Formats: sequence, C-alpha cells, structure tokens
Amino acid sequence: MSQTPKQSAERPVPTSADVARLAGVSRATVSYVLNNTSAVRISDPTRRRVREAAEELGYVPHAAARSLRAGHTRMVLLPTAHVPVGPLYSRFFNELQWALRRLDYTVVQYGSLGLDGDGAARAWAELRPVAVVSLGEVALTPHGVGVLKRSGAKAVIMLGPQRVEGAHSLVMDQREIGDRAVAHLLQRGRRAIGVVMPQEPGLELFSEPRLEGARRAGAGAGARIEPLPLSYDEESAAALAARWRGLGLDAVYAYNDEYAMLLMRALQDARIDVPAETAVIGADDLLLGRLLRPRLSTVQIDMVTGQRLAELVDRVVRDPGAEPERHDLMGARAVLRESS
Amino acid sequence: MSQTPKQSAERPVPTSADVARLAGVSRATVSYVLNNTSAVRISDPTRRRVREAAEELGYVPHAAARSLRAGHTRMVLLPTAHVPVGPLYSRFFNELQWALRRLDYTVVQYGSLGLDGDGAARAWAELRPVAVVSLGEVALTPHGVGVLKRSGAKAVIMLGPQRVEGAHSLVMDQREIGDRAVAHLLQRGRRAIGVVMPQEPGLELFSEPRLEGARRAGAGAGARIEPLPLSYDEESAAALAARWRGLGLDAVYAYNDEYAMLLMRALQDARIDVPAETAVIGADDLLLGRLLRPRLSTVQIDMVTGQRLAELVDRVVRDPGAEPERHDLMGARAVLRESS
DNA sequence: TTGAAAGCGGTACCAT
DNA sequence: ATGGTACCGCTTTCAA
Repeated sequence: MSQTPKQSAERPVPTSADVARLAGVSRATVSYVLNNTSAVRISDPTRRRVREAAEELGYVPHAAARSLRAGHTRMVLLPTAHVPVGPLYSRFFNELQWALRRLDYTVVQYGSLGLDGDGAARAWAELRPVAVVSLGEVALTPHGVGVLKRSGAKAVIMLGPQRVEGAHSLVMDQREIGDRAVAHLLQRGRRAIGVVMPQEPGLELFSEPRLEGARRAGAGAGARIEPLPLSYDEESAAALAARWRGLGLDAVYAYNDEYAMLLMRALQDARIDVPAETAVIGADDLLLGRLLRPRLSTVQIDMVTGQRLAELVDRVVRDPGAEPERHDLMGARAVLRESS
Repeated sequence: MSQTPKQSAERPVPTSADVARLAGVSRATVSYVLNNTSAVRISDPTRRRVREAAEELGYVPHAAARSLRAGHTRMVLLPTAHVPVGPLYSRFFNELQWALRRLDYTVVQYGSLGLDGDGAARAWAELRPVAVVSLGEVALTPHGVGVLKRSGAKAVIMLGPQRVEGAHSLVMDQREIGDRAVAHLLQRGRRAIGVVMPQEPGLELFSEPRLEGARRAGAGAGARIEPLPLSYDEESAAALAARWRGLGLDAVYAYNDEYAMLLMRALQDARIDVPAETAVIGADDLLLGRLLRPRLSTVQIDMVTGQRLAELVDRVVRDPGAEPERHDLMGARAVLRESS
C-alpha cells in the first residue's frame, strides 16, 4: 500500500464482476447491494462481504456503462467558450451549480472553444445530456437545438441576448443596458454620447446589442451616439483620451465598469474633468467602481438567480412536452453616483 | 420539419442500427463509413448511402457506448468548486482549454461543490477520465489519487499550494507571495505590518499560506505581523479603517489587489495617508490597481501557461509509468508603484 | 435470497 | 467490399 504503484497502468480496472468473484456472489447481487436496491432483500452477511470486496479492490462503478444501460443520464451540460469574468457572473454560476447538484444533476461544463454552432451542438449531443443550458457565449442555432432534442435532451435552455427557435429562452436583452445608460446621460443633460466598444474577442454578443440600445435611446432625443473602439489596456485608453476633445463628446457609456474605470482614469490624466466636461457611466455595479473618485455611476443588472434557473431546468426535464417558454428576465436601472 | 416537434420525447433516439437499416447495410459498415476507417475499403455509393441515411435521421453517435467499447476516453477532467475570479486565472483557464482541445482531448469541468476530497475523487473516477487536473480548489488526498489511478486515470496533476503524494504536482507555493510582499515592505522601512485575511469562504487555501510566508519574512527582520480579518465590502473596510490608528501599523499586505484597493480607499477616506502613514501592497497585478491614486504596489505572480500545462498532461498520459514529478513553478516579485 | 442472461450502442475481428 | 458477432460494464427481469 505504501509502495509506489508504478504498475498501476498495467493492472486492469476492477469491474463489478471482479467484486462479485471476490465476494463469491453474482454480479447481480453486487449491483443490488451497492445500489441499495429496495425491491430486493439481500442478507446482511452477503451485503457485508460485497461491500468489503468492493472496498478492497477500490471498485468504482463505470458511469458510461451505467447510463448506457439506463438509457439516460442526469447530466446538465453547460457549454462554455471563454470563462466569463466578473463577480456577477461567477456568483450566478456557482449558485446554478450548487442548485443543480441539490436536484441530483451532474453539472458538466464542456469547453466549446473554437466550435461553431452546429459542430458544438453535435459534440454536446454525443454526451447525451438530459439538459443543455447555454449561457449565450456559444451561439445556438435552431438546427442545433433540433440535434440536441433528437439526441434525447429533455431541456434545451438558452440564456442570452436573443431567443432561439425551439429552445426555452431566457432573454436577457442587452439592449436594455445601453438604453438605460444613455437615457440616464440624456436626463443629466448630455447630448453627444460615446459608447465604448471593447476590442476583446467574444464580447460582441454583448457589446453590439448594448450599442443598439444606446442608439435607440439616443434617437428618441436627437442625441449623437458615437461608437468608440477600446482595448482593455492603458495605452489604448490613453490614446482615446488624447483625441477626446476632438471628438466633441460630453458623455460616455463605457460598456461596463471595468472599461469605464479604465477610461475615466485616462480622461482624468488628460485633464478632462469628470463629470463636468465628460460624464462617465459603466455597467455591472462592481464594488471597485465605488473606490474611484468620482465614484462611478453604473447600470445595475438583475441577473436570474442560479436557484431559479435550476428549478426551470428541473421542471422542463420532468415535463419536456411543454411548449418552449420565453421569459424576459432582465431588469436594468441606472445608478447615479458621482461620475455622471 | 417546420412543425413543432412536441412528440420528440416519444421518438426514440436514432442508433447506428437505424442508420444501417435505412441505408440497407450492416452496423459494421455504418461504423466504418462514419469513422473513415482506413483499414477497410467501402465503395463510394455505399458511403454515400450511409452518410445520407445518417443525415436524414439526425444520427449522432453515443459517446458513452463508444468509450465503453474502446476501454478509454480522451476526457480531461477539471474539477471546480468555485469558479475562480480574476483575469489572471481566467486567461490561464482559457489557454488550457484551448491547448488541450488542440491535442484532441475533451475538456470537462466537473462541478464538485460540496464534495469532500475522497467523495469528489470517487465521483470523478466514475467518469473514467484519462487525466484529472486539479486546480487546487478541491483538496486532493493521496487516497483520492489512488482511487483515480486505479480507475484508469493516466495522469493526475495537482496544481496548487501543496504537493500531493502520488500525483504530479505543480506547486505554487503561496507563501512566496506573502514573503515577497512583506520583504518589500521591510525594505521600504516598515516594521509593523498588517496582513489582510479575506473572510470569504474558499480562500483559506490561498490566504493561510500567504500569511505564513508573511510571518516568515517578518520573523527574519524582527517585524511585527498582524492578521486582519476583512470582508469584501465597504462597511467592513470602513470599520477596519476606523480602528486603524489604534493598531499601530505602518504597512499592510492586503491579500490581493482587490482587497488592497478596497482597504486603501477606506484608509484614505479615514484621512490616513498612503503611503506616508501606511504603505499598502496587494497581489496579482490587476490593471485596475493602476487606476487608483496612488497607484497600487503589487506582487506580480508567474502563472504556468495553459499551453505548458497541456503539454505536461499529454506527456504524462502517453507515459504514465514515469515517476510523479514535482515542479516548483511559482515565481513572484514585488512591483513598486506608488502606494508603498 | 440469489443467479443466469439479455441488452444498452458502438467497434473491430473474422468470415464470406 | 460487406456482414455476422463478440464484447465493453452495468442493471434488471425472470427463474430457481
């Protein structure tokens, strides 16, 4: 036991048949004992022998074999491309994992970086998950939804900026955020508004609709809306700040709090007064945004709770026949602090 | 096709036998065609028929059945408890995922929230992954390593604060970080040093060794080291700042940049001059730390690249017999900005 | 109370 | 060039 098991690669993995042999019973009995099958009475001595044999061999059941036989899994697949950053997101994610586990699902995040919509759906379908919950980073097509359902997925739930045919959709309309931000700036008397567009890949799904929402809000008031590409580094921010006065803007909605903090600092370093000369607003309501001076105004976003989403998953799994629902669950409101 | 498939739950999932029947060939032929088996010649017309049949039925192979037959998987399991926050970590994570996919592994994150070391190892072993890479959030015991290896895992790699018997260990000695931070403060002439201890759960694995490193560095110079519990909210920071002068400290190492930013702001609001009265240093070298004034000094941490880790995984999988290696791969160095 | 055996969905050997 | 079939590990009915 204390010896280095360098031959472990050679030794075959113990199966229930090995346990049965060692305990002197049949494989059926092993299964009954280890699964506590209530429909069958097994004598206590036998139970003990089986348990000891399993322990001694270090037997661990083979999940694939089990679910193959069962014809279904309890796997909930969460496809991820980029691990999303931000405390809002990660709190949601942890909640969801925890809640699903409590409902006896196995939560598996499947890295789908570099797969297109249909290829990804195929790869997911091969795993025969009982449910797929897409957080919107990987585009899900109606065809992809069909593939998943035909492969036995009871629930396909899309959490993201847009609704997908055939899937239950939790629509987080990102346009709301841009809308609220710009509406807030308009209300503060601004009329020439920049909208920061992050250059980092993978954010377009969020930044584009936010810009659209900003445009919508601006159009109603005859305001000017100006997209501003920005990379998440100090040089890019400084460059933008250097040509700021030439842009003729009196306000900026900076995608989220991180970009807002970055840009606000660059503006201040370029001697542009915030908020007097230029108002700044972010989004996400990060704690860190309150640490700068002036305190950063922001758009607070209501996120669905992991608990609620887990309940939806479970409900749809139990009753897959129901029509795909569409919930609009995003609420967003501007929070005035000091930067706008 | 355009009709709502509300009966989809009823329709059985198509198997390769269904494809064979529709194409008028045997299951073997289906397998050959769809896997492009080179050892076998199949006529082009047959190939086409099989492909069309598969397409028409929406056939997707069953990964569990395949790996059951094959006797092994290409799954690399990444257990996660809390999704870690921070750009450093998420960049590493994305890199690792990408690099492993390029090496033809399937990357699966398995949520292990609320499982203890051995229970978690068992749950992982059921999936029969070819490799397990623990990022240190879920404690891995020597016994757990044994379970995994006996279940067929070729590589068990532990990336974390401490080495684990039997596993390849990439030791990121967190003590280094506390050590460097305090050494830096000593060098700046400070002698009474607070060490922020986050109260958020799940961080002890990092905060405790960092404190230990701080103590070690302080002991050599006869400095005073004072642990300071702090929650990640403004109230907690304000409360700590309010009693700051009573603590008699002239410097603080604040766990990481986020806590450092929070505390520094609270100190400033309490009219404690940074760095004159109290020096502040964080860790992680976040971009946001440079946005505060004074700019936050920090400890920069070398993280192993995802690429390198993926290569290690692949190497160990190919040659599982090799003795577990132990790499000390953490480099850390203090970066003087303005807050210390 | 326990055992024998079928079968889940693939793959690959051996025939034909 | 293609088909028949044994087998991977486990669960579950049916018999004994």
